[in-house]
Amino acid sequence: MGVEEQVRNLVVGALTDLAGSGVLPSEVTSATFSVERPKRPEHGDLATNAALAIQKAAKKPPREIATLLAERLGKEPDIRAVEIAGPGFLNLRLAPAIYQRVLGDVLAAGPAFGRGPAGLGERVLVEFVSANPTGPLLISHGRGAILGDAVATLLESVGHRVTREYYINDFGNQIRLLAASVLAVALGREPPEGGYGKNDYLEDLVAWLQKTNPELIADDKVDELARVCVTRMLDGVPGSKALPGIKKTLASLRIQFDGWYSEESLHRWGRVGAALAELNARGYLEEREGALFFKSTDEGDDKDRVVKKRDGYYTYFASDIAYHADKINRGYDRLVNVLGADHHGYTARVRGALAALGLPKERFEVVLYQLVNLLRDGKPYKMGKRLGNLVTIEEVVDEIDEAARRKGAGADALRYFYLARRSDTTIDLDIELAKKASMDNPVFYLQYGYARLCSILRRAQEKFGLQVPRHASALAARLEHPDELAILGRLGRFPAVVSEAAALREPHRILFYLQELSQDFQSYFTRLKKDGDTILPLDAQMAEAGWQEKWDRQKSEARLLWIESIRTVYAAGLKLAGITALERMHKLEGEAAAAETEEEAEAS
RNA sequence: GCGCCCGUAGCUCAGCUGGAUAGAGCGGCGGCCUUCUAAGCCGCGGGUCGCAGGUUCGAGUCCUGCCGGGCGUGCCA
Repeated sequence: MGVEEQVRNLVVGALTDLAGSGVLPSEVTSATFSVERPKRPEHGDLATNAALAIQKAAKKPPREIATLLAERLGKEPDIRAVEIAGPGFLNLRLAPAIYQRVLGDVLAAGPAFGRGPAGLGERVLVEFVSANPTGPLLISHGRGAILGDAVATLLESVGHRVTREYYINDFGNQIRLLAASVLAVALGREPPEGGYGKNDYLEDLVAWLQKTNPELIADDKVDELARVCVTRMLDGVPGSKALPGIKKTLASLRIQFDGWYSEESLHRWGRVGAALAELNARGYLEEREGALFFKSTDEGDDKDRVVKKRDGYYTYFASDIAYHADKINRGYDRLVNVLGADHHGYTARVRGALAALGLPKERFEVVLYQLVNLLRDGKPYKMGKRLGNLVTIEEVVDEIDEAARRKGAGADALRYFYLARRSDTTIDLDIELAKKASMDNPVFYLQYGYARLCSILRRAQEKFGLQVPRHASALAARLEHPDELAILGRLGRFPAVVSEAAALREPHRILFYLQELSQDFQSYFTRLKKDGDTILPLDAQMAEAGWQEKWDRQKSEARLLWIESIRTVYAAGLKLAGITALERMHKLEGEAAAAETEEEAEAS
């Protein structure tokens, strides 16, 4: 239990007592109030506004309530001092025991610290990326990919059963255009109207097709060709740098999907027709000017939407209706779609469609992220698949890997970059900076902090044979340094941070938490050295005679336990972000850096 | 025009669902390595929280109206 939570319970207890003895009316026990760390240390370890928050229910002036509460709370052994401040804040100074208790919680839970009970939550389908399979994934797709994956991970960590799904738009205009463009390249024709001009990946694709399926090109079989092209977009063309394949690119970012759902299959199995028939039966369809409209305005949308065009083709939205109905029918309690801001109009439409079909629309939810503006040397950099200038994820990741001399560094940097911001702020991404900035990317700060913790534990093991026990211990009482207690306080807050981040679908909270944790520890570590204190005896001290008598072994052991608890939470946070927990990092000559070994923060 | 998102330090961004004197990183200036990792630590400088009202004990946070930027408002996906 976190320190705030423990204190909250004490305050609730005090209120219950006061209500029980008739000093305050019983309504005060149901009031909500805050328990938080004051910004200024003079205001104590924690402060609560309870007296202010319950003033209406208590029918007494806040200072008077505060006095009553202060008197009771002052008797608690976990509270050293209570002070009434300002209009009626209670400033509390806490006993070390309340912090030390967190240590046992962390060590007992291990990697599961902060996680909810597995499998008890909702069945959630997180759909993300779903980029058209008409080219390689671009750096701008990375935000949705990484955000979606992190949101899914967060939901899992609080106990939901999550499925990650990619919806493949393998039907309709874009795909036909792709096939027509491929043919144009293969046969040396002009690209089709609105199609894709000759480029690296189309050439690689054509070369592959000419080797493996020459008949598709020779016979002008557009539909069959389109299907083969989609497969190649997903799986890649062997040996092609320009077309590594969407699945492989996602894997390089450590993203695995559980399902790949084909739009084309919705049509093939008649689900689109069935969904529209159902809408029609319910009176939601109307023909106007030769096109078929879904009257989404009846369900709160801004305007009606076309589902079947005048040319007889279904719109993508028609498939989407069938797709989301299918998600509900597959038994999901919640449908989370991670979408770029350019799709924000989509929410009302899909909800309207679900409602019209008599399905529970409140299960549908959108996590919106703002778009990524690409810059090059500070200037806007036009992007889009139709232009020749594509910046692929592959390219950026490879370049950072190389600069950092570690496979995975690029994924770490990119994941950090995208996750360390709220999803609703627009990001400016300078391509040159993104590639070069790998060295001062803040992700290395996080990884370095973790490596330092590991390094201390390693030294304890190697030089002193000290193995850190993974359970609570009476040694916790030996932790007295204010920084040590403060960090325990922060560790205790981790579960709340995780559940909040999950509830709000805001992974950036995890990264900021880690940043602060890292800062706390590294600051402590340097200060300790400056004060001449150590966690373990240093080599120089061990060279002196009688060092063993002077060594407070218990204190070292207590601090190792403490470091292990920090490492545990740290690893859990990195794991949530999908960032590699490096056990060692060494600065190399010059600017380059590399890791010698690495370890995935393992959750088992 | 209408709808959604954003506006906080020179730059990039946090601000824990309304709390006390608004924070971090980068950049600038100045310090700290013969010892547990200097990819680090400490200090200094830097702000009318876009503007104006409102709600209340209390507003960066909630409400309204403006201003500025992004996106949407296609029988494109």
